[in-house]
Amino acid sequence: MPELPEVESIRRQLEPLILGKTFLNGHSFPSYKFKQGELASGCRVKAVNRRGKYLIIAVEKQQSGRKMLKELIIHLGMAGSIAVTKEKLEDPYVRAEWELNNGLILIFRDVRRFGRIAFVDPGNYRSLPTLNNIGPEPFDPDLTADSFYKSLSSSKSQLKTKLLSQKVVAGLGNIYVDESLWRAKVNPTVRRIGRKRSEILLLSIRKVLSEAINNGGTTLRDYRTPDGLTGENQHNLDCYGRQGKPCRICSSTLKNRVIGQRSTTWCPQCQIR
DNA sequence: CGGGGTTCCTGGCCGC
DNA sequence: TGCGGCCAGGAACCCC
Repeated sequence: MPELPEVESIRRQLEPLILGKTFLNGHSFPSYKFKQGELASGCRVKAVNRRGKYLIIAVEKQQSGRKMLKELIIHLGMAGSIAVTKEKLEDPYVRAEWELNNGLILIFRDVRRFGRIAFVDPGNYRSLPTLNNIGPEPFDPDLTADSFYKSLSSSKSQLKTKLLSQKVVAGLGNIYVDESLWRAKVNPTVRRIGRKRSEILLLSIRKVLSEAINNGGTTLRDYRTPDGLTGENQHNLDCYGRQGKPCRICSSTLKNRVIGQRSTTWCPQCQIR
């Protein structure tokens, strides 16, 4: 479900709600995927950060008389959502909840259980291999046309797969990869592209993501911000989910097929191989 | 080690 | 109405 724009929208709403607050206690659904959430009990929130699609809550814990810095990491998987409520929910899909010292409750809900919660020493991401090997943030100024081109060139898989891997650039998922490739007029099955085309692709990725963030994320079904509202970027999609419909540039019928185990939509004319 | 396939989950929707 | 089959914003894991 949530890709970078959705997680960033959640982060922005969550920050003022929990910054400086203390988790009095935490409960988790009995699964190794969520169990570590309980370890955040007694922690005070120092910052609400994001890396790629991972929400990283920096906390401080009193342990044997000393202050320890820790990170509570939440990954929303395909269908995860976060809410801050006044009362506990009678909801079978709540996978973790933390009572705050202002009486409110932070809730992590995830119907499909594809999400994950980890409680780690700062920067120790060994239990989350994708985060541990994650590529640059898309808006990091150190990510340049040159470094992006080099990074793309270092792998032989199809472009679609490379962009989904999180290693070339962090935060793209199935929606925004299709949108970015469409805007850059790059075919998803191509294995290498030139310097100039990769520069256009990087610009397209940045444009697609910043628009989506400005629109509060894309709601297809589950995605909600902590206040329960949907995003609006679903009205801004040009390619994802539009198979069978006319391309907004050339009017060709958009195609769809599975590439790298993921449903992929593209324009056979604009994105010709 | 890189790349590709499989698996984890549940619910919604479509067609019969 | 009931049910099987298929699909879904992701990534960990396993096996070449």
